[in-house]
Amino acid sequence: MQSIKRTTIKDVAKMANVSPSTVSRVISNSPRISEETAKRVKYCMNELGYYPNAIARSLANKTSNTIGLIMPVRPGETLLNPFFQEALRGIVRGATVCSYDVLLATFQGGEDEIDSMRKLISASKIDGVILMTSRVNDNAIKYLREINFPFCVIGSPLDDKQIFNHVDNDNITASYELTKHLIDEGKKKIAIIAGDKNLIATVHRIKGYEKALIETQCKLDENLIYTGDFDEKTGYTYAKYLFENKINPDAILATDDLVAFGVVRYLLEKDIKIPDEVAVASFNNSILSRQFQIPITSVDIHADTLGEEAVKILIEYMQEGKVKRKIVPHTIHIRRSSSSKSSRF
Amino acid sequence: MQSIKRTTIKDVAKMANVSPSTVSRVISNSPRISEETAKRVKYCMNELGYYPNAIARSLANKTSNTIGLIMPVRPGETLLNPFFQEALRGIVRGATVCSYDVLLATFQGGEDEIDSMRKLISASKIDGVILMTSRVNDNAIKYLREINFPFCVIGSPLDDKQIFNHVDNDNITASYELTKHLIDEGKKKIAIIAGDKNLIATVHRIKGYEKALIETQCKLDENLIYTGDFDEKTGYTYAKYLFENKINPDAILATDDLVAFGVVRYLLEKDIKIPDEVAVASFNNSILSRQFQIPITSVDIHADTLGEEAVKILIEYMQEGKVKRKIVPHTIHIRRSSSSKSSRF
DNA sequence: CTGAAAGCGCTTACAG
DNA sequence: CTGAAAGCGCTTACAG
Repeated sequence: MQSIKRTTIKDVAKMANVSPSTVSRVISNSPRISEETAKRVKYCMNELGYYPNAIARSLANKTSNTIGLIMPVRPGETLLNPFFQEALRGIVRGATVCSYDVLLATFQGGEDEIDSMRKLISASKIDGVILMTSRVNDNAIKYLREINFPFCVIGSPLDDKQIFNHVDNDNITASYELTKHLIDEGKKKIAIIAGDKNLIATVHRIKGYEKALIETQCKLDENLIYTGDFDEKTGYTYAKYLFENKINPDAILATDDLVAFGVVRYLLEKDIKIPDEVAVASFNNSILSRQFQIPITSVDIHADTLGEEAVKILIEYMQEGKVKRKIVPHTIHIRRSSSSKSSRF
Repeated sequence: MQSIKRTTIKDVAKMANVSPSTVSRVISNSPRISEETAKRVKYCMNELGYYPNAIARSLANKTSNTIGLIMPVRPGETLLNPFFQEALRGIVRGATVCSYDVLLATFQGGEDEIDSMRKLISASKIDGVILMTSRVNDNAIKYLREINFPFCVIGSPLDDKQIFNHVDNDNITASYELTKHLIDEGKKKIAIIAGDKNLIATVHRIKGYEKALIETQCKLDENLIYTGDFDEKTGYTYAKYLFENKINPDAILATDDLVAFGVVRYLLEKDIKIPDEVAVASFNNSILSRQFQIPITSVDIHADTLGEEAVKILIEYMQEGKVKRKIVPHTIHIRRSSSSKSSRF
């Protein structure tokens, strides 16, 4: 297709009457170039519309200036959940600021996440990887550590024994505060319906919930804790279970808005008053939580900031080799689902 | 960081007792290699864990096997709207099937979409581009045609005089059918509140609406047609306008679910019965349209399929140079917002 | 069917 | 401060 002759470093060199090496040094802002030469070379580059070939550059200095991201295949993880989209925005924005590009891949057939990473890494297409979640026994993390390839995860290690770059919310505290809020609203029997129990985020959110209950001397009841998936069905199913089995909580904490919708749908069907009879609170502050018939109290985890910070940490690591972690503050939005006093909503 | 010595084509050649050229030919499945040699070389590649360096390959054959995608910056275009996310999934899936990767970039500061494309193209990082929308006077399309760079747009040209690769729904027909449905429900005065009027999709959806009205001899009233943005505010504002100015339509067609939510919010506030007093229908079949207090009739445009087909068309074009267009069928979901007879919802 | 050689467009020690 | 040369890891006409 493209048969347009590219202008190369040689053309610039010829025009500026210097060697290609010099042009290369001008491009990379080498300090050992006279200002005069630099100016002349830059002028010629402009004149010729020269733009360095990133591929050639990558080959020569063994770095692609590209970050890899494996897109999850399970629709539940991306299609429905705005988290991925917002985090992605943050990642791309952060990368752009640092002059990196983002390569998006997915897997198919018999492959898994690790296969797709291996491919990109072996092919030298990427310099580092962003992992969008952290699981209890995370094979992707294990793999990347084994081959000692730069990465940063959005999420946390299970415990502090594992050390790697990561950025996360303080999910324990967020969940703790949310539970406290429900207690402050006079709720005595608070259930939690959480997402995938293999996600560290789930583990942490349950932990925060338990912490608040223990602290305020409420009972910690096994019958009030459930895990499932990040979807509406999980919420509906366990809400139904709770009431059909006469466990009858007066508040339900969901770890994702989608789960909360399922909960609310059940409550509405049964004409259970929200928040008076049962309060609901949740995570992610998606547009649904704001627009829903009954606006839902929800924690904004600032997914875009998580994404942006993850890239920054990764790039810094690639340049300086220092492992970092960063906690992004959350914001709790109190709405009608948990507080009859709630003003605007 | 990475000081692991890569195994290269030379290592394989040495082990297999052939020249690097031969190994290269085995990699690219050249037919002029004896089966025996091929087998031996493949064995050695496996043994050494060899994986071709994509960057070196790109440099040598001037093709990156990567497709570029410019992520819109305006939050309204991506953050809130699931269209982008679903289309992206389709794009990445389609690319993976064809062994392509997807490079995601955005712009910042004084740049625009075209600057970021220019960068990626000049740097030889991508072989083709997917455009996620088409506008009335689309500079991105103009630019790509000028430099004769392969691209495919999700959307349509304004008229058939412009020829380029694209995939789209038949928005005129979809809108026509939706309007007909409202007429069939007994509605006589149907308003349309559309998104950005510079988008071809908006133009087409208004056209389909008008076509249905003209055909059924309803009046075509300028006071019933509004354009704004793809957001809730637009819906709320114009719904309010329609009723405060006593235009009082008995149905409102929105061109996006977010717009529809704004409309519904206004109607609920004013205690206007849906669908009896005012019916509402919309586009995109987002999860909100299904989960909302009042489930909203909406057209599923199958954004993921649009994305997947766009990549396929683009890749075919890059290989064979044939310009193509494809129409992805839509699905209309009738729900309570427009039909009291609607069963499940 | 296979190999030697040149080349893709850069970078970077080395030498001056 | 600048240049000549080698090299990054492939591909591909050309020759045999």
